Amino acid sequence: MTGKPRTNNLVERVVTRLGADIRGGRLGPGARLPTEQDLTASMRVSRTVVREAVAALRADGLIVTRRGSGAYVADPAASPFRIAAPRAAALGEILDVMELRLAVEVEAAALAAERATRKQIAAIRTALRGIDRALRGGDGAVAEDFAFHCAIAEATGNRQFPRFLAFLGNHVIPRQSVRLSVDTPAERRTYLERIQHEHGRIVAGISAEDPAEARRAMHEHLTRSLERYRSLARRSVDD
Amino acid sequence: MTGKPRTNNLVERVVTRLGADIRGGRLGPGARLPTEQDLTASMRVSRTVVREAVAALRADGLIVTRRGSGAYVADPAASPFRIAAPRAAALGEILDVMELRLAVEVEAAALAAERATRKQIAAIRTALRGIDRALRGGDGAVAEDFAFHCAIAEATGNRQFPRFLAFLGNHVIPRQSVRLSVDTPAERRTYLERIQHEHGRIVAGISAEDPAEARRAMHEHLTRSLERYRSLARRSVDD
DNA sequence: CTAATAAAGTTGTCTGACAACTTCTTCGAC
DNA sequence: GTCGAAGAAGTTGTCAGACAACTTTATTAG
Repeated sequence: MTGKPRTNNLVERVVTRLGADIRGGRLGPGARLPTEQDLTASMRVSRTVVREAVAALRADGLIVTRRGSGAYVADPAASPFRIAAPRAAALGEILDVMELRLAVEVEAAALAAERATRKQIAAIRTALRGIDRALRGGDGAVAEDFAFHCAIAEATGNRQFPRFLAFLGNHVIPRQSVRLSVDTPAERRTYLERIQHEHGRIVAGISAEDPAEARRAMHEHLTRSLERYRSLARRSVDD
Repeated sequence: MTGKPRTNNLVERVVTRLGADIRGGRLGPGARLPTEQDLTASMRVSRTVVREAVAALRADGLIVTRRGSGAYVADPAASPFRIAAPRAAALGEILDVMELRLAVEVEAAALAAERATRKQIAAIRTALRGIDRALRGGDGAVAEDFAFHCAIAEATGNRQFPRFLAFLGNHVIPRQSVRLSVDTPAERRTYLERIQHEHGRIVAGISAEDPAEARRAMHEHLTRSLERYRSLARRSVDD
């Protein structure tokens, strides 16, 4: 099974080998990797190659290195999702990613309706009240809105959902999420109230353990949000 | 703005700098990076450091290197999504990721129903026939099944969907996807026929431009698939 | 037994060199 | 003048050795 190397690139070979050891579970989280010296000996390559391979694995979040100590397998929880941050942030690209987010969140709402514990539902309600409070304070409630969606993702019981959302929240929706394109205070107020109404409907669906309703509510909520972005995109492409 | 280095790690500094140039759009796709020699000079570090930084960026999919030619900014389309492949492949983790996949694919089906061009629908139909052909040949049709789902993702017109799927397809469903836990030929035949029937219903929904039906069909299809995995997981945790 | 010190081990960085490959330049044949 | 081949220059890939910075372990004095 050793076979001929498929690639001429030595670094890649080392990366493949070490990566397989880690992903395959032969090296568990926290385990210490062989020293660079051992690797140069066992794989018959120079230390340069080993170090570049280590640099690559570190970039992938698979390992961490500690000077004077060694290289260790990183905690899997630390880097589950890695989405290359949208580059040069073309607005169209962002919209595409948001659509993906919609897909995930809609299903998250349904799963939350099926599986949420009492505690998780309480957390969602708390997040909803947090938005209320921020709105009353005249704030945009961007962070609170995000926390609300995260609470729902948590309630799926599937850790991949909150991870996915956490990443997107940090990278694709950095500046604005709720407040947008609404100018007059009256308009703004109406707008925010409707958002909260939508949020309430989502929570109701989840609380009632009604996946279909939760799904529908979340879908409408995010579709409207996306539509607002889209119209904004058509009007002006500012930054 | 030069300031003191925030980190003692030289490699990280170079990675941050180059990464910012790329993500910030100062270096567009296909653009050639400065040579290693230039970088050692301009950043005042050894070639070792530069090379490790380059290795890291390459691991992140931001650049590609060509021996004798130089390093170039990678096409963003090539590596948008990077999900650390499920490590040590805990079956539960795989199920979680599959659930995420379900979320994405369900919405993909709906979007495809809304937006698919005639050509894209034809491609989906071709993929479906491809499964048929493979099944008649007594094959498991794993690759063909995956191609079918990819065709639907393509038909969303949103490039993020096929990318997401392409990644998951390569890393989380490597060995098996359709054939599973069915033993007797008769059982197997019935099972595969039902799968194809489900596929047909999805295609019908998309062709009819009926997002709701496409969504429903895809949801049922993947839910059943997931359920089979789940029961398999309960029974035996082999590898 | 404890704490300070020394020693060994490990990663981080630098330097120099050569091989392998690509790209550009030059020059000759036609 | 055009085309093609040979050569030169430039660039990445790999190797080797060395020292610095830091961590861990072992040793020793109290």
